[in-house]
Amino acid sequence: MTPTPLIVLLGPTAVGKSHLALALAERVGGEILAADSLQVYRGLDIGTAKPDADERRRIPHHLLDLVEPDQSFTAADYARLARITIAEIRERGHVPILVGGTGLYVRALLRGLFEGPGEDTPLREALREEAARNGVSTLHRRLQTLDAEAAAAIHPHDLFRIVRALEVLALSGRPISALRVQARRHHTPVPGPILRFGLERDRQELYQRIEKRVEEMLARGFLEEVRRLLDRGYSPALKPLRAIGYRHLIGYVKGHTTLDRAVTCLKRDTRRYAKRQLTWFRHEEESEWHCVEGPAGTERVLDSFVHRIEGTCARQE
RNA sequence: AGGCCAGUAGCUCUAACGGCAGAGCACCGGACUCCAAAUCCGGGGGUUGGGGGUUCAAAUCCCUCCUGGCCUG
Repeated sequence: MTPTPLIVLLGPTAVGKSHLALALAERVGGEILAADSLQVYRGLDIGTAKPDADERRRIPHHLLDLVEPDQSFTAADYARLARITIAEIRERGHVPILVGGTGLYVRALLRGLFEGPGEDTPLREALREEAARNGVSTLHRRLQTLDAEAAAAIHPHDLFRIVRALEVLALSGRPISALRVQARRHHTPVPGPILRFGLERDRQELYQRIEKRVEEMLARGFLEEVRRLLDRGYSPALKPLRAIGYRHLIGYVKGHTTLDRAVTCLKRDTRRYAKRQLTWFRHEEESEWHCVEGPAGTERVLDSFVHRIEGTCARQE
C-alpha cells in the first residue's frame, strides 16, 4: 500500500495554523501531529495554546503532553517519536498532518541530526556556572583550542552553542564540527511523499492577532495555570518555565514586576519570536508559501491545500 | 491683546560650559543540527516646530512667528 502524503504545515505563532490544520484534517481524513517544543509538556496548556479537549475529540492529536515539566525532552526525542507516529497514522490509512512552529523539531525529523551525544544536564549546568564565574569568553577560548572550526562559527557571546559544542566534545571525544560533516550520510529520510506548506500573514495583522491571543490566554486563566505549576513545586529555572509567557507571568507572581509590565513584555517577546520563526521558515526552501490575509484567506488556502493533497494521492493510484 | 512652560526618531525621553544629536520602546534584517517559545548578531531612521540673527561652531544664546498646555484678567 502506498503511504498517504505527510503534510507539513509551518508558520509563525498565531498565524492560524491549528485552525487550518483542523479543517484540513476533516477534509482529507487526517490526524494532527504537533511540532511544538512546549506543547509536549503536561500542565502547560493555556500558555502554549494547546488544542483543547473539544478539538482533540474532533480530530486525533499526537505528540502533546508527553513529559512532565521537569523531564528532559529534546529535538532528537521528538524526531524519533514523530517518525513512529507518522507510520502509525499511515497504517490507519489516514493523512498525517504535522503542524508546528518549532523549526528545529521539524528539521530534526525531516533532515536528521548529527550522530552525537544527547543532552547532559549536569554538565551543561557546570559549564554555565563556569561562564557566570569567569565570563563566556573563557569558554569560547577553550573551544577555540579544542575545536577551532566550531569556535569560528559560533559567536563568542553565544553561550548556548558554546556549551553544546563543549558538551559534545567532552562526551564523545570528537569535535562537533567533524560530527556535523558526516551527519547527512546517516540520515534515513522519512518515507513517502511529503507536502510542505508555509503560512504567512500581513505583519500588522499577525501582530494584532498575537496581542489578542495573549489577552485571551489571560482571560482563560493563564495566570492560574502558572500559579498551579509553581504550587506543584516546579522551579522557575526549568526549561519550559523559562519560555515566553511563563517566565513573564512568573516574574509577576513572584512580585518582581507589575502585571501590566509583564503583559507588555510578553506581547513584545511573542512578536519577536514570530519574527524569528519567519526568518527560520523563510529558508525552508522546499515549502510552498501561502498568505492567509483577510476573512476569506483561510478558506482559499484550505481549498488549495486540499487540491494539492488530492492531486498527490491520485498520482499514486 | 498680559505672563509662564513646552515643542528633539513613529512613541517616551537624555544631550554640564555653545563643539560630530543619543537611549529605551517600536520597526526591519540575519544566524541557528539533541534546552530552540532557547541562544545570539546586525540595520535604517532626525531639515532638533518654521524663519531670521550672534558665532569658526547653535538642540543649546538672541529676535520673531506657529502649535499645544497652564496661570492672570
